[in-house]
Amino acid sequence: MPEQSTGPRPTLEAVAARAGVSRATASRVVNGGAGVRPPLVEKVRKAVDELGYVPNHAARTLVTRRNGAVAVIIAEPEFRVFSDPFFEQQVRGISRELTAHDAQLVLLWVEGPGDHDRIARYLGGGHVDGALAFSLHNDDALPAVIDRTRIPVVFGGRPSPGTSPAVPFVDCDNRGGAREAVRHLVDLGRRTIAHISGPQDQTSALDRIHGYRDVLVDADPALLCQGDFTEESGARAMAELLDRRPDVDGVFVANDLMASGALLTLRERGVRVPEDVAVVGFDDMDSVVRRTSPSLTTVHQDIEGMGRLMVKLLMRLLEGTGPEIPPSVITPTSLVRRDSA
Amino acid sequence: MPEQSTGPRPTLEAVAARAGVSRATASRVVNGGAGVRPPLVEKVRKAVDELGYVPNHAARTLVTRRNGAVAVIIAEPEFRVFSDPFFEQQVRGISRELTAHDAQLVLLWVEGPGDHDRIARYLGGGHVDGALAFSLHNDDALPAVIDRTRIPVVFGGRPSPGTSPAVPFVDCDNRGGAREAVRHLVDLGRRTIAHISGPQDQTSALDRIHGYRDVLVDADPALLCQGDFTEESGARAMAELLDRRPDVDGVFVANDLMASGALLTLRERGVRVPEDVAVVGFDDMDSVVRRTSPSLTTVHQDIEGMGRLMVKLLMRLLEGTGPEIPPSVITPTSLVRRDSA
DNA sequence: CCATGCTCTGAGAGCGCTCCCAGCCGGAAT
DNA sequence: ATTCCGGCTGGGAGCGCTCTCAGAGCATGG
Repeated sequence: MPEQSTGPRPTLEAVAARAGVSRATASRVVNGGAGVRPPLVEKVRKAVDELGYVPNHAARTLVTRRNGAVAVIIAEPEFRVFSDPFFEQQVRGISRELTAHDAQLVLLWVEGPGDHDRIARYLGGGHVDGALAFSLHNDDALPAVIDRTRIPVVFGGRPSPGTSPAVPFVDCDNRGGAREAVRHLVDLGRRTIAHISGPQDQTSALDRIHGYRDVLVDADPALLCQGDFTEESGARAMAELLDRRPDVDGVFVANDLMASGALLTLRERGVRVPEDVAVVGFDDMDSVVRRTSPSLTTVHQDIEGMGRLMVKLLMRLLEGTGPEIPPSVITPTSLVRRDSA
Repeated sequence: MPEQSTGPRPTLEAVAARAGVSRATASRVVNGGAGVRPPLVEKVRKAVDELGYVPNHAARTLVTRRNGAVAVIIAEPEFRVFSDPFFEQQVRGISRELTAHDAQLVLLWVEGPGDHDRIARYLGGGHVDGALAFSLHNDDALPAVIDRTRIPVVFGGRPSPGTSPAVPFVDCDNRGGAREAVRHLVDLGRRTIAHISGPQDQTSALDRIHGYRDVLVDADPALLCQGDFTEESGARAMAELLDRRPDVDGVFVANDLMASGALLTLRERGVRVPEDVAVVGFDDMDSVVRRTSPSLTTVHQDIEGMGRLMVKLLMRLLEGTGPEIPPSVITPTSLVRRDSA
């Protein structure tokens, strides 16, 4: 039971004095106790408990040049980013893995280019050991800003080619997943397979289109319709697709939210799923998949795992000797068959 | 243009040397430059720029005992908390206000009682100047854990009476808002007004029930139905209400999400809104209100503003002389009339 | 011309910690 | 018994910064 010390927080000095050892030995014990004889370790541990000693983080950082904190940079482009379940899961994974590494999560919320200066100053100021960021839009200047601080960074999602040369990132196999989804529709005997894509300035959306084209090399361009990853846009795109090609019998939708919208439109128009039109989504987002009817066949990706992976990569970067750049990671996807296809 | 210094980061010492002044003077300039003659200020500023000097945060913290960081404690009880638009808005407000105060947001994600120890150690370790937390469930042990660290803290939402004595908090006028909502229904001439409440272990839900009862002192208990703040629970509650009292002509729902569910049920049953049943929600959550039909009359609260207020209160606590406890703040609510009532 | 008072500057003492290095001690080898 | 060695321990030097305090510099008043 720590003493209800009323004065200032006890220092290592106090612990050492109480344990009858030197500050150096006390420090060794606090940091794992390697190379200290058991009886002394015990004494120091006891003193720590009795005094309720907690190491002063600033003092430690000052000398070790490590502060055990990692910045998570959340850029908010137009609308909701945070309330996006995708982000939630990824940040959760990050948070968990960071905790496992005894590191703290410092949230940097970027609202626009006006914040770039502040962010750069913060990252450059040695407040954090590294940073985690997400590549959102191809035209985003943020990656360059982060890169310029020369702080170790790992991206979530493959940055667009325009970005700085070799930034490690974690992404799922968007293209492969898309291929699998489309092949599944083909295997089901569908002949007229459409694709509702995401915004063209995001690599994930682009990759999924490429995956679609990989399988359907000469698909009618009329079968491609662009959405913006929202449910409404999916509904709208489906309506347009139905108007353009009433004979469509399969749709691969670039994310679950849009797929849910597409399902709504199909039901409204009296089109049976999967009998008339088979639908495959992407993401396997719990909150969406659970409530669609019929239940959504979709491409699963381990979002939380990707978050954890980002942290692991960053830790390797931080501990890594020399400026060697760790390889980026592409995580596998898998098709989850439910009722919509 | 900062020099592309390749070596270690420049220190104040280096800046002072380059400017031809002492470290003390350089420090003064870096910290605002009060009491330093203009020509010297200029020289130091120039040296800072040329060297690309950024103060070492740890060293500064070590002596000032302030580190310019505030913890935001997010507890995740059962399900989504983060993806909750309510939280998003509040955290956004917090983030913005913190930025305005040049303070950082350190996110502490608590997944369960197992994390309490870690959190306590972190808060007690002087990593942050203060903490912001949210009171979620009455039975939550977290407030007590936080309180024991003796770190300044401000709560979002009124903590339950069982919690530590006098913790400052920011909450909206749940009871008053509820009263206004119910009175509006009364003014509309509704005679049989029901209430769909939130979970009874949250003070906000309780306060809203109290507001309902304030106006409808002897309402039939059958008119009270409990949900859990989710859309589905609202739909279910509405169905039950309709079964119990088919003559119901007004409903005050404890949050917008449940109100949206209630609206769905009403439409399904062919009940016209607002002609047959008038519906009033609570929160004025943009994402919900915009998509209901008819558009939802609801009680507005300034969620982002509450987040900012939490920070302001905390800052006052931190700068405050002595252990004086600043008063909690109850922010006003206002009824927003739309089509559902 | 010196005393006085003011403003501005710089020397230096830490803040609490880690880590290098010298020294101590006990046991094995000679 | 002496030497040597290796494992432990403690002294002490900093990490980069802030802040107190003494003193330098200058202008003013007597």
